Amino acid sequence: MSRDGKTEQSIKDAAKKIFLRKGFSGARMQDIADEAGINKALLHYYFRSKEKIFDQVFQEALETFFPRIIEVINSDLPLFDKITVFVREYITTLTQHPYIPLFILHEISQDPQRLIQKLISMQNEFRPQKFIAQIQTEIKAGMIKSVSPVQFIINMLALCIFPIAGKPMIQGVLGLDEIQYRLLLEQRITEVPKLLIDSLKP
Amino acid sequence: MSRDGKTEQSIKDAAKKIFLRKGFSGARMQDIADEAGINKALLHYYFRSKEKIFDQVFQEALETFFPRIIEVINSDLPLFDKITVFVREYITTLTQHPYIPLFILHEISQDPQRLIQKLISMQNEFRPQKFIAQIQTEIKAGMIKSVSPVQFIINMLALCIFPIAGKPMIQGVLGLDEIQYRLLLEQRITEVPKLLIDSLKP
DNA sequence: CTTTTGTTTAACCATTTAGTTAATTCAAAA
DNA sequence: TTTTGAATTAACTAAATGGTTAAACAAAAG
Repeated sequence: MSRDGKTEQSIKDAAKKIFLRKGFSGARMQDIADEAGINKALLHYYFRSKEKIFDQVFQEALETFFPRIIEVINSDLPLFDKITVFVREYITTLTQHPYIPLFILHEISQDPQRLIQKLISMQNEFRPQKFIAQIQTEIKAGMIKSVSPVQFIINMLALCIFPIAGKPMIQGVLGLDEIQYRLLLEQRITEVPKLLIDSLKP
Repeated sequence: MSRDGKTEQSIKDAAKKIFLRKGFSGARMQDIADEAGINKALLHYYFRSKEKIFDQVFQEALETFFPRIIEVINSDLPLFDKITVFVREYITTLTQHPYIPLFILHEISQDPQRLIQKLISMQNEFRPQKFIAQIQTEIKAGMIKSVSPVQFIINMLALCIFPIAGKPMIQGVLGLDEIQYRLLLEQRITEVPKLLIDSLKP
């Protein structure tokens, strides 16, 4: 037997691949079975329904993603260091999982409630309160400009996520090949923190 | 008879609404027929297939979108004014059509070739060459920092598009209601140009 | 009034798709 | 070696879905 969960894992891997690329409504159970090299009935043997498999994929996509941010954002690093590390880590992670951002954005848009549920079940692990407080402290200390912390966080996320989520569009419009695009993303690892930190300097 | 293209228009409107919200694979012909208040067969009478209706919706989504940018970006405005006007116009437009960004990003991701085709058929109306040249001129004249024009354009798009495309995610994570979010977007109309222009000052 | 032409619908068809069932394979325990 | 129980499959079902057809309908043309 293929015990020790080898089959289950290969199904999960296949489901991840298909769902991340096609989304829930675009994915077919047969595609997943083919990708995993198994019979379609085996999908239902391990996971009961399309919804159930998708839920695990969505959950993992969320976990692979948000938590990696939280660690840095809730750390005790000085603000500017934190921004630099966050952007580097985040762009690197997203580059390694290029389908995740658009997948998450699209599926949350389809059903915002799903995110709310997950956030509750994860006990709001991602709550950038500490980061917001840190920004406010620096403002009061006169170390940085008086900016809206929420706006700043959105800027930071936008500058990291959009180049990955919008890659095919940007490539199409600006006519960039894969090599050019990889270079461009590498540059951003140093340029985006500079821009963000500059925007805070008084 | 409902002549003078009234029916056709109401079908297009319905299709737009459904496709923009659900995407191609998530949309059902029956949903569109119901939304338009007509029989499903009538959809095929006016448009031959799901693909054909979708194509029109995609085309219009692209047209409502890109061209509005081009006008500003290809105008003769001074650089800083251009940035200010572009961001204001773009955030305003996107706010009025909140489903468009994610729809475009998602569908291009599903089939990047579709965009390429459209760009060709639109004879590359959107080519920010003039804007890139303008930035380069300003750099040579020592008026602004030596930045990568492409990176700058990506930053500009990211800061405008992401807050709309990622609205449900941002709302969920930061716990913002509709009123707070609208206010936040209004603030960005003045804050984003400041940030972008600051990032160019030597 | 009748004919003609374009519009709209009810009913239908073929395919796709998620999910089920019953039989089979296979590894390991007895 | 036989038995047992989980893993796997082929074949199937029911519902959904995109698309078609033929008839009904409405309005303009004759």
